[in-house]
Amino acid sequence: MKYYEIALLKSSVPTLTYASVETLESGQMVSVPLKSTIKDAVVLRAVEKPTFETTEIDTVLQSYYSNEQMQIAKFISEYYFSSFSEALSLFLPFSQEKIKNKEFGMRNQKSVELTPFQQNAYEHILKKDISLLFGVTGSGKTEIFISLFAKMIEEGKSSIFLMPEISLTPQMEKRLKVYFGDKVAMWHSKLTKKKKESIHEGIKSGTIQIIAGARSALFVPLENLGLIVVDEEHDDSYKAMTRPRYHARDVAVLTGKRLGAKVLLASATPSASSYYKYDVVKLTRPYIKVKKTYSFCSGNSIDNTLLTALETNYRKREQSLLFLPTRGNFKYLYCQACGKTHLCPYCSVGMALHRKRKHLKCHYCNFTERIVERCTQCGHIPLTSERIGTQEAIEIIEEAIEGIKVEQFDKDSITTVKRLKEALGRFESGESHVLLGTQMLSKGHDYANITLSIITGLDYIMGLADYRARERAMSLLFQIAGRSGRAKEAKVIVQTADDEFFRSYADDYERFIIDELAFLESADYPPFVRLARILVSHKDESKAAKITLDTMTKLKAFEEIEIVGSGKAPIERVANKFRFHILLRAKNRVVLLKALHAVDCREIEIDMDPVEFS
DNA sequence: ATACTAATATCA
DNA sequence: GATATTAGTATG
Repeated sequence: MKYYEIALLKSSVPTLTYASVETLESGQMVSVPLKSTIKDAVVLRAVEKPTFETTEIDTVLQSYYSNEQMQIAKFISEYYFSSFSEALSLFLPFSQEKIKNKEFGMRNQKSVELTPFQQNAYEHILKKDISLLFGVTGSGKTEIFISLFAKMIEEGKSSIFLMPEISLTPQMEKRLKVYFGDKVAMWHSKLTKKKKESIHEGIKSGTIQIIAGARSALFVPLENLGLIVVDEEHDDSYKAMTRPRYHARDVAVLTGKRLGAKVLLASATPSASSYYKYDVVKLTRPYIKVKKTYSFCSGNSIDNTLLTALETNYRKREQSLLFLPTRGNFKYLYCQACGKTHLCPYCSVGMALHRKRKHLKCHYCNFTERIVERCTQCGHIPLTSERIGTQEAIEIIEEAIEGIKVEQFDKDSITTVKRLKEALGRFESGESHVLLGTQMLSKGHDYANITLSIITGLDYIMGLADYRARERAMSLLFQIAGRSGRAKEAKVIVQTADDEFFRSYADDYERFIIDELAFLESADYPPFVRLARILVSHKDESKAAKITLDTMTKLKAFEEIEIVGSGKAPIERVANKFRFHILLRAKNRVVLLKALHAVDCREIEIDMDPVEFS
């Protein structure tokens, strides 16, 4: 009889020891009896006969996890604080059946013609293991991806193409199919079991060589991986919000290193962090040269300035786009005169207005002060805190402008691909005239005929309790402005009281990133330091407070760790549970991981490199 | 995670 | 005192 340490899949149970008469390899998938049920599990390693009683492994299954998968899962479990099982459960195992007649070195791979600018970028990317493709909207990044995928196929290698929010971007699929047909498969977590199996078959037989999809596409078992592309790499939806709380972009970089695959990050508005870390390949010259005129106006509602602009455009029989930030739960104080948000003096993030308790509070460090009447920057009175929602905005516009039809384009109304296609269909046919929505507008859709883009609420984004608030606001401005004027000249109206800030960067995102990096360095934020957040959630408020306090006490033993702040989380209650948090900062990841592993327990949740602070 | 057990609340 | 609900714990 032999003994093996195994990890149960889809479970947070620590590793257990089982017995088997067979000789098993690490990574082998098995099923084992636990209590009165049968569970899938993975063999980790052979061990000596233990002192306690053991049960025998029930069945040895035909699937296995590769050494690389095991290693990456180990990293994810240690770095992102999940059990090994939870990390491994992200992956789809390989199948033991023999790979049949895999086609090698496909000669006649259809490819695209590249412009000299694209060709230049393409050649630079080929020379690097990891690079960041920085190209404005419409500069033709996709053609470069297609060329790279085609090259991989020629070399008999497979590729992964990550993009955010796959289920709502059918356009990219269509485009890829033109070049790669059945060689490309779209992957997302909501696929049916049957569809997943069929893709798995396609991979095994060697038909499918490109997997395109959201986060989870990173864990599809591809043989001979040559390339991972992470499009829209700045997008926060790459960060998983449940355990394991991994960042798909960062795991893609790690996976590339482990498997010897090339990694390409791409964005029109790259994150400051990636710009700082990786070799930048610029694709400056716009593919289609368009003229854009920016204008700025103050205000915080659908006012006459905006209505007039919308009406003028409507009368010209042209289409408009209007952006409102996602409906949030918090209000912030900002100045209508200069657009500045009232900031925490210690954290440089916006302070939240607590109406009921009549005070201002910093969500990072808990610094509290009386509500200020006067803007600390310019002295203007009064400060504003009101914001307006999507529904309300639509009503205002349709009431004010005779005959205009507004299309609602946000998470509330676009719940399925069907709804998305219908909304876009109505807009393209001219049945509706204004596309009004939230962040969703900035994600990957092409709207050919838009000649006017209105962006509101940037001041609100700027005021969020988030060290990347400026980056988020600027990225949104560029992403939304980039949606318009694909075909012809376009106007962009930015509603902000801080026009100086946005105006100064409106033509140059790179200059913004360079300045922002200087800010991040001076304020001690990533990529110059590491952040981690500890979340405590309990239905008994005093219990939650106690766990938080106990964790803090333990953390104070680690001198190299700074406790930036702690206390009630900005969203104090979710699902009837009280939420507390601790924000931590350290110079490097080693000391942070060491301290966190020392305090980790099942009562707390650790979020490494957090992107969400509510 | 989940089954099982101990502890505590609920009710006639 | 019996039963329902909840909290705690060990799982090989």
